[in-house]
Amino acid sequence: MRLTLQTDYALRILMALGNDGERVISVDELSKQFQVSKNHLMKTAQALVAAGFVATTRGRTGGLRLAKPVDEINIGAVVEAIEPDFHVAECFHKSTCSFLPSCRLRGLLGQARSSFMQTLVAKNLSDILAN
Amino acid sequence: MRLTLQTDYALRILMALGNDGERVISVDELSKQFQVSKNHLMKTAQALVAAGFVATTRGRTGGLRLAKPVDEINIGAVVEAIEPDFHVAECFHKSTCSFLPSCRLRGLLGQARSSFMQTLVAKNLSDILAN
DNA sequence: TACCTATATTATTTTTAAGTGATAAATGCA
DNA sequence: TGCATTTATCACTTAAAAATAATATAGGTA
Repeated sequence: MRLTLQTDYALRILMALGNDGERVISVDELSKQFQVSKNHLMKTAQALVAAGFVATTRGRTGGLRLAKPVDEINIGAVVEAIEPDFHVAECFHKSTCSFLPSCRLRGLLGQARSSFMQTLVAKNLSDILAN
Repeated sequence: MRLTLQTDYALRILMALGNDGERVISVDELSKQFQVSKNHLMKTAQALVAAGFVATTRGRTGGLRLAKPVDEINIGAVVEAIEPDFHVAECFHKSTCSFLPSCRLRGLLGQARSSFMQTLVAKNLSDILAN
């Protein structure tokens, strides 16, 4: 059971931005903090932009900043937006299991996933920051 | 957030075995049911053997059977045994986060993972079978 | 014993995610 | 205007997981 590194980086970007007030931070600066290649981290930043969590400005004094207040960025929503998919088993996408129609695995895994997400949905970015 | 396909197959093998009483079923037969290569499913079978959930006999009349009663095979234990690792974020293994020492992401993810597992630990193989 | 069927093991290919490199486009500033 | 800095895209390489192929080993049966 794992989240992709993309999601890991996404949460760290948001934390760095949220932790530093209104300051604009460049991807380059973040990549040095996280010790990850700038281009690679850019991908994650783009995903956060596409999902509406981060706003950017180009050019010399440009960089990244949060697009919303820290108490309006929900951790569950971030994970759900960045994670490529949430399948926990092959049969999870299918409405009925082909080899054991009455099996209750699908329901159980759905329930487990739901428990996982509920824990994250209960917290906003503000809840996991330092101050 | 996903489980590996290995874990998916493992659960399906156990369900097939548990659903069919004491009957010995060959990997070949299961691979046809699941439409997966025999050799590939064999890997999963081996993992289940190593974890003590499945017993095997070789030779002409050989195959797989459950090593325990269906109500003693815990779903959470199976997932924990088969899944290669449970890291949900890079910082998850480290005791302290290097770039934000006071961040509470690690605790939150641990809590979410725990919720996920608790749902699975609450069920045995017998609970998700048909009859 | 000879042979068929099954598990067990190792090697190889394929697919996907992770990471890197190069280039274009925008923006502020001397 | 020209340059440095930054986001935005695209193409490519590397690493890891999934899947397949091939071979060895064990055991039952005629």
